[in-house]
Formats: sequence, structure tokens, C-alpha cells
Amino acid sequence: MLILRDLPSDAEMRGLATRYRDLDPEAIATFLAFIRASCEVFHAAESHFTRHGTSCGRFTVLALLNREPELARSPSQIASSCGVTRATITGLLDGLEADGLIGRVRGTADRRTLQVRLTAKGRRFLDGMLPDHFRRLSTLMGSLDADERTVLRRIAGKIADNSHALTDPPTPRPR
Amino acid sequence: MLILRDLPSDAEMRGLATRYRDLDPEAIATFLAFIRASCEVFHAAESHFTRHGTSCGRFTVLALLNREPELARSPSQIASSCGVTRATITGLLDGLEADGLIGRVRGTADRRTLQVRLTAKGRRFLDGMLPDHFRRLSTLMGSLDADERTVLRRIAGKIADNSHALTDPPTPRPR
DNA sequence: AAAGATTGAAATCTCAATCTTG
DNA sequence: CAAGATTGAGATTTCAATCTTT
Repeated sequence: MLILRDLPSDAEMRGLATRYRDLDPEAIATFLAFIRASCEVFHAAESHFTRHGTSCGRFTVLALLNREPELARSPSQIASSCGVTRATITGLLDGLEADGLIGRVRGTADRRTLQVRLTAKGRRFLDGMLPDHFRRLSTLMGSLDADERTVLRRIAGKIADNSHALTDPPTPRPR
Repeated sequence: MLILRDLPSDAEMRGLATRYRDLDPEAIATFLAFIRASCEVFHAAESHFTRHGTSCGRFTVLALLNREPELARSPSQIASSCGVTRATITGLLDGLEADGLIGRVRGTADRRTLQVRLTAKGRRFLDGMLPDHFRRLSTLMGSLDADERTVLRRIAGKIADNSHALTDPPTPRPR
């Protein structure tokens, strides 16, 4: 994923604000700071997963199955929870099954569906990496005090709820 | 990119906290809220760029060249600013040049380097989409009041500066 | 040899089409 | 025909190797 390492300087931002009348420098700077932090975390997480011999996608599926390990999920449910297409899940499950971390069995009630579960090997794998994973997340969030964490959760919720602003039908230019 | 649409419920989080002793539920919940907002924004931004006939990577390169349009940059500088490899930039520039949005000319001082600039067509393209783009970002950030924006910028900076917590050499389990 | 740019192979994810079951 | 799962082609990005210039 592309990561914006260089944010525009204040001078560059001022120059852009004179060229584009609808540019709100405060809003853009806040957005870019947020995106930059996201990108840094994604990149770091990717390295972290690579060191544990897995990938972000594979880990997400395993972690989801590990929430309630006794509960099987269909590929469609997994795709919906993970926010990816069924095609992506098929590929991820192929790899995870080949490594023996998950198992797929045909559904008995509806024979179109599959039942996906962590195998014992899959649970051992997660139990081996999750303690380190959780410690790292605690360290990452450790720079925020209790207030900041509360505020961040509220702000993140607002941003997620407003992300449709980027995809809504275009609004006319205000005058 | 994988997007975590379903966050663990409080009950699932409590169950996990009993199984993994190093799990700090407060830190994990905050991290997940942050990641979920990031993913939602990335997905929405991708749709937004697709509607404008471009992609996140191509837009990032164009926007970088547009900060100071008179200033040419080498592919290496672009790669460094965008946080991707030179190979990725080569591919992006190939596409952008084929569409006539950027131009590459050999450096005169050092003939190993290339000088990349927006073309007139590239500037027209950005001038066509940036007003809408900036309005959307203002709307997205419009749900945050001035205090929240200030706090978000500070928090985002802390998170970006601490992302190495995910990649540092492993720390021993505290006791 | 060192640095800039490019190429080709591999990984990850999406879309459209297809196969199976209901 | 609907829905679940899979397949194959295309887009994006990375890594390792190569070519050119210093």
C-alpha cells in the first residue's frame, strides 16, 4: 500500500490553498495526519505478520475464527466480517488449509455452504503469536493516556461513520 | 485491502482476555477502532478515485508533483516521498506517461536520473478533480470540532511515531 | 563498485463468469 | 432462478536481478 511519508509543508499547504478555493487547510492537515498514521501502522503490521510467517489477511481470518473457536463460520460469513469478497476468502482459506491451520467441511443442513474451523494446529499457531501481538498493541497504544484513548475511540467512530462523504454523489460547489 | 467490519463484541473481548493474559482490552479496543476507521476511509477513497478514473497510487504521485508544479522530481525522490519502492514508481509513471499526465526527461547534470513533471494535461486533470476532492475531505472532517481535530493530529503523530512497537525486536513477557 | 531506473516473477485482492445446490 | 463457493483474468505492489551512468 502507498504510504504518504512526506506531508506537505505549511508553505506548500498555503500555496495550494491559494490555488484551490475549496481547500480547508485545517481539515486537510488533520486528514493527512490521520492517513499517515494509518499507513505507518499498516506497514509496520505487515512486517510484524511477515516475521510470524503469516500475512495480514491470513491473520485476520484466523483471529476471527479464534473469537469463539467452537463456532464454525461459512466462507460467506467470513468474507462479510472481514470486508472482502468471497473470492478473496477462497484464496486465503486455500492457503490456510494447505498449511493445516483451518479445516473446511461441507454443511449438513445446506450442502452449498462450508463450515470453517480452526484446527488444533491453527490454535497452537495463534497461541504462539497472540501474546506477542497483544503486548505490541499495548505498547503502541501505551503512548496515549486514558483520555486520549477515549477521545480516539469516539473520533475513529465518527470518521468511520462519515467515510461515505468520499463516495456520496457529488455535491455542488458552495458559493 | 482487508477491512475489519466486525469488531469483537464486549463479550468476545472478555472471553479473549481470560484466554490471553497479556491482552489489555482497553488498548485492543482502541487500536481496533482506529484500524477500522482507517480501513473504511481507504475503501471509500478507492471508490472515490475510481470514479475520477484514477487510483490511489496514481493520485498520490500526481498530488505530490502538484505541490510545486514547476519543480521536477526524480523517480527515486517520488518513491521516497510516497513510501513505495522505485519499482512501483516505474510502473505508476509508465501508466501516467501513457495517459499524457506526466512527462519524463533525462537529467542533464546526472544522466542516470530522470526529471518527472506534470504535463498541462496532468494539471488540468488535477484541477478538475481536486475541488471535489477537497470538499469531500472537508465534509469528512466536518464531524470533528476544532478541539477534536487538534487532539486527532496530536494522537495521530504519537501513533505514527510509535508504530515501530510492532516491528521492534520482541520484548520478553512481563511477569 | 555505487546509485538510478527498469524488468520479470510472485503475492494479494477484485471483478466477472461458472459450477453446485436449494 | 437464488445463493454459496470457486476459477481465471486483471490491477497493484514488492523483491531480486539487470542495465546504464557515475
